[in-house]
Amino acid sequence: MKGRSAPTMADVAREAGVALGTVSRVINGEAVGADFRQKVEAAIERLGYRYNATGRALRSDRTGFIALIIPNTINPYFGLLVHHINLELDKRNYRMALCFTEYDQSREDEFIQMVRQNRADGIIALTYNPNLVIPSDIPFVTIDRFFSVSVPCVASDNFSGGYLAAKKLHELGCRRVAFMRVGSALTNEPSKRKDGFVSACVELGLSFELKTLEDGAPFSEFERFLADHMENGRLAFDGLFLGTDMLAWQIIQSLRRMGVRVPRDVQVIGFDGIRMFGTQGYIVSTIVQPVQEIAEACVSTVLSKHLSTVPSLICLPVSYAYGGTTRE
Amino acid sequence: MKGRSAPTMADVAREAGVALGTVSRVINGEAVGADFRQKVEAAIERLGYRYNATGRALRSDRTGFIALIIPNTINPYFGLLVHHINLELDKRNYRMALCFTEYDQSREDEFIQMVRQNRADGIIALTYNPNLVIPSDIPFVTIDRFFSVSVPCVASDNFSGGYLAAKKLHELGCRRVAFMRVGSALTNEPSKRKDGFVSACVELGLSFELKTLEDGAPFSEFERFLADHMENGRLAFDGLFLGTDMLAWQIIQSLRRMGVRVPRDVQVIGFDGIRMFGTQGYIVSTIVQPVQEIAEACVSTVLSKHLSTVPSLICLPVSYAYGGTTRE
DNA sequence: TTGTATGCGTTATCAG
DNA sequence: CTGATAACGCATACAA
Repeated sequence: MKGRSAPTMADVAREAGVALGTVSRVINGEAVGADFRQKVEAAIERLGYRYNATGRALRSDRTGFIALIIPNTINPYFGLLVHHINLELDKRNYRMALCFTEYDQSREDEFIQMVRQNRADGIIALTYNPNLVIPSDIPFVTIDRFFSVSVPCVASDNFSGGYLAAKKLHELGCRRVAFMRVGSALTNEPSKRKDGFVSACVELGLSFELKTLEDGAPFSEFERFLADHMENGRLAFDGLFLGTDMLAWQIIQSLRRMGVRVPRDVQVIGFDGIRMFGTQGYIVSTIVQPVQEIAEACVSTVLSKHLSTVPSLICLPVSYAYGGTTRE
Repeated sequence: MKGRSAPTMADVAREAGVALGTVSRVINGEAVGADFRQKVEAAIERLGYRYNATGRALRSDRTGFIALIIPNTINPYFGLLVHHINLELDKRNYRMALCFTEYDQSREDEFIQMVRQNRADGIIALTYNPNLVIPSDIPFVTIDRFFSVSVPCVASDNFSGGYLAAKKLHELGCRRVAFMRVGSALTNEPSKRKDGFVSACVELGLSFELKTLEDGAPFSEFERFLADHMENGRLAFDGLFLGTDMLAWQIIQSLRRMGVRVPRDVQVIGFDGIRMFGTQGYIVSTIVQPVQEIAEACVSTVLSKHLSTVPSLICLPVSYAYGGTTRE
């Protein structure tokens, strides 16, 4: 141990009076004679040795880091996801490198290069980039976005979520409902929310309308849509299903401004399961995504030894939760 | 370049017909003859070479990673902080390793060991552990928690924040106010919010009371405090200042249940500056922490070459924002 | 089982 | 200014 820098394996070997390789084997839990092991462990203890992760990474080509690529951590749903994924990684003794895309596609591409340069052991990505180039030399898992059968995708059961929302509104007495969402027409997972919703409406004989806003469109288009469906001061719908809790919350603000009462005049269901401050009550009545399970699935998939045997789409069950914007 | 693994400096050197060291010098922007530089850059381009961060880290003892130790990313304030810190790091070409303590002190200690083992270039920590052992061999910056003059602390101007809250309540017509917070009596930064509040009240001749809950105490103690200050169906206070926006929000729920109207009967100001979904309106009227500036200060401090010349406490200005729980 | 020696990809030192 | 070569700390194939 030269100077004041951290002790190295060589220092431990010298201290214990054994060979360098023996120390390495003890560290890695390989077969070592009991007396040797004891000597090494004692030396480790005395020196306060901890292996140098950089040296190990260079030699073994495993860094113990997983990169998480996600738009941000400001949206509470993303915050929740980041949190649970990190905890799952932590359980398995992996570290997380965080990359925020801010919905910028060029940043996503650059992150992938950066992550490969840093030799992360895997990537978990929640991306809106349809033409993302997915590296084939590093385990890659996506959230809510299906690319191809060779890229595992973890998502909640969006179809059932939409179905459940329509069914719930029907149960709660709604007769004419609408689904509103923002987002491109790409067949990514969340668009299945609409499919499930429509499917249930048809099945139940529930009258419905759909309103989708293209990505760049202003929010006011939603308000116009609602205004166009006012009939002598009353909204033509008595039930609304929104693509996200955030959209639901925004729409509710608009409705209140228009003098429409929630849930009295119109019942509203969102999607995601956002709680106030993450721990208090639900912000709106909602279809709850199983974030914990999604996180677990992402992590165990990306760390899976045999990616080839992993299912290409993992679909997790959702549930309904009351949040004050429906009748109880 | 053997097999299909990524090209190395040696590959680039061979391709360009120069020595290994020359490639390294080009990569690192050191002085290299124009013709040599060109040959190397062409070879890099052809091979799609990117330096291996692990090799560089081992040799140079700089990983380009900064660890952020924080309770979680579920609380929106933390989510905001994580976000801005990451963006600041990104600007400077650093990566972020995230560690969630979940308020568990043993996890905090373990993270510090882990981070040192991974040779992070610095640590930014938001911790509630009073006896955290701070490593002296790695740049360390704390948020909202002062340890000693040798450990730089970045905080918002909590005293002024408290002062501002009291002044604002006074301006808005309050005659009898109270401050409520939860947290230990440790003289950490946030406790200055109380000091500033008290200072302004005294100065303005504003009648005030204080209520602090110990860390483990149940929330119901706050409700009892309020109930004890009801006088024939009316709250004795017409203004409340709460230690955090979350507490403010919770108290408002309680008040509503008690039939007290906000802001009509009592005006409420929180602290932090939480917005709905991070981008919408403020959840309550509040003293806004300058998160962006806090992040910038943390990052530039932890990356500062001469930690010894850095101030031990960096205090950033706060502001008031209307959020519907005060009169306009 | 244990010791020895090599190399992972890079930076840095030292001659030329 | 450029080339050759030695570390950095560790894992591992190979020799004993």
